[in-house]
Amino acid sequence: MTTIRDVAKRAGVAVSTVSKVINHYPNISEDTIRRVTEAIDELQFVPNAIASSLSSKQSGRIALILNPNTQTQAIDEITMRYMTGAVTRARELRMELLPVFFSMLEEKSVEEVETFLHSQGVGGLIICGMSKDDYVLQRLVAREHFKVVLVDVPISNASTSYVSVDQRAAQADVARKTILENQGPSKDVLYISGKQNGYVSEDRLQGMLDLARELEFNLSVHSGEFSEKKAREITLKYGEVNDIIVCASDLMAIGAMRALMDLDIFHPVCGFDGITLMGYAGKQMNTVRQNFHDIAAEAVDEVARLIGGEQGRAVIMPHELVRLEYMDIIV
Amino acid sequence: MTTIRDVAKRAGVAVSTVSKVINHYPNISEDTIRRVTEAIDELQFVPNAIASSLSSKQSGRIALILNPNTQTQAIDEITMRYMTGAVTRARELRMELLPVFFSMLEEKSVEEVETFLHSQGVGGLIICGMSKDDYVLQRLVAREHFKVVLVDVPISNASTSYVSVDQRAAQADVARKTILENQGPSKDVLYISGKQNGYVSEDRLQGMLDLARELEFNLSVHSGEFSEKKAREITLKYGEVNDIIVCASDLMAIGAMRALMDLDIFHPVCGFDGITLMGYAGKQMNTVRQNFHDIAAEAVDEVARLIGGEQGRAVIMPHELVRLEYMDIIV
DNA sequence: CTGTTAGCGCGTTCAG
DNA sequence: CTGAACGCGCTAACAG
Repeated sequence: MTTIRDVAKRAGVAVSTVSKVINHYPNISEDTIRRVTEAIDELQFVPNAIASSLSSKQSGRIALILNPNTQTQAIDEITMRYMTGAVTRARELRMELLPVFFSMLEEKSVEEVETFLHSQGVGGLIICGMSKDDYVLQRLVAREHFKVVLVDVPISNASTSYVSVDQRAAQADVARKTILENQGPSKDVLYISGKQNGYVSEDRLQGMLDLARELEFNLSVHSGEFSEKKAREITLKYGEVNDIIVCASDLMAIGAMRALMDLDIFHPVCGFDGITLMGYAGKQMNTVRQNFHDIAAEAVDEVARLIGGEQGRAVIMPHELVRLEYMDIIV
Repeated sequence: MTTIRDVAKRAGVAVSTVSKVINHYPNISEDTIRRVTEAIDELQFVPNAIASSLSSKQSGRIALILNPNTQTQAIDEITMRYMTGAVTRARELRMELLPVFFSMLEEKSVEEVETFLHSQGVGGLIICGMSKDDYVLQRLVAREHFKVVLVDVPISNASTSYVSVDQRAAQADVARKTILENQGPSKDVLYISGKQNGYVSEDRLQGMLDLARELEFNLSVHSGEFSEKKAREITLKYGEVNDIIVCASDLMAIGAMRALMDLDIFHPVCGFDGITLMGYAGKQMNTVRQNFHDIAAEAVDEVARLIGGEQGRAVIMPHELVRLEYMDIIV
């Protein structure tokens, strides 16, 4: 293993000089920089991340806290996009990402979680999919002992940022598009919402209420709890008496669409998320595509900014409307 | 942050003694162990993993090398199962898992990859989804500079183990079951195989050849390259003239089944993997359920064994036959 | 059985 | 602008 000392010797300078070159310190002569850089290249030197973070106490280590739902693979796709986006960007920024799953935090106190994170040299957190019921996580961000970036949860303070698409606008957009495309007797729309008391659920519901006012249609709302089965049941019950079904997630949209097919009736259905599974519903459907990969990358950037001393803030990511069907998604 | 020194002071012993207690060294009196343990509890001390691995040079850090296919979410489910299984087990063993994606290794030489891994203090690797074309990875394991555990790739030597289900037997099992369940005039079976020159593909094909000999049926083989679309095309062409379609993956089974539905004919189809998506094919299908979560956990155990100095070996995991359909998989 | 001491590889003062 | 010296938190000999 080649160390910083080898590089120093090779370049004929002191170790500290090499360190400064690596970390882009000011006040180093062009000539020294060149010599050191050459030595680094020749020796294929890569700084030891372990030693580096021990010494600097400022480990570019961040924990990516995920809630992989083992129930449905639809969530796997989203979680995986978060992972790849975050891991890739982290490497570009020469930071280290530590995946942590909700299940590993269960039955732990906030203090325990904090000491664990500290013992791992973690300075920042990215939390995906936190709900209002996740008590320890809630307290974790409230205590502000870590720099944290929340994904899809609109909370920000001095050391907390969040990144998310504009849920409210996006929900209205996709529903509007779907309704306008089907200018029939579309007076009654059924909205299958997410979880009561959930962050995104409430925003999306607001979007629907906005739209109902804008387009003046009858809106009936039922909570599908992000469950495909639940959405199916709701559609079996209320699908027939409505003209259009708007769902707060793709999974529920699939459940709704399949229920309609079982009933042998057709109504337009739209979803939210833009997952591949949407192609397996049997019919074309509109949905909101969230770019989870980019969202996670942005979250990494943001946590880096926070660690760099900047204030927390809100980062709104763009979304796009798409229409998915089987032949488009298979490869 | 409470350090080992604080604990030592609190317990009235030397730091090294605390270290020995933590790492379960022999020759420590019951009494000191008790005192140290108490101090640790009272101070809620958790050893700093960074410092520990810097000092011991023997970081329990392992890289989990994955190939997340951004094309289809079916693969996301599998990749995610690998992740959760490995990460969870790693934490139990107090090891650290570093997720690495194939994309991050592209355009890097073996040497570069090795120095990168070394700089990260990585001692062991778990590689999932390596193919015969992944040149750098191939060389990486051949050089034996790391302890590596291969998933689904039957290579083992002094410092390399592999863990996998018995692909050959499993393929024969699921096909046999499917054929025997449909004791009609099932003389002709179409096998849609995986990638030519692939590790598991070859094993699974062998399983089919075994079975063709055993049950004496006509077997025609076409390569679907693990592509849903390809399987669809093959089925559109040859589906009608065969009685049963056996596929080397669930994804292809879905493609085949949907093709049959488009043709408006029915033949039994079976797949391989046991992914949730299988429920969206439209009909019930047999498949082999591989427990990816446990496989990954086993891989972590195995890499720990290798690091502990044991020889490489083959670990065969159990598989089970299941029949999946929509109502079973939705939640 | 326990304590002392010297590093692990690097970042960071602070003189020069 | 450079380099010597110290320390991050811990483990590993070696003394005692």
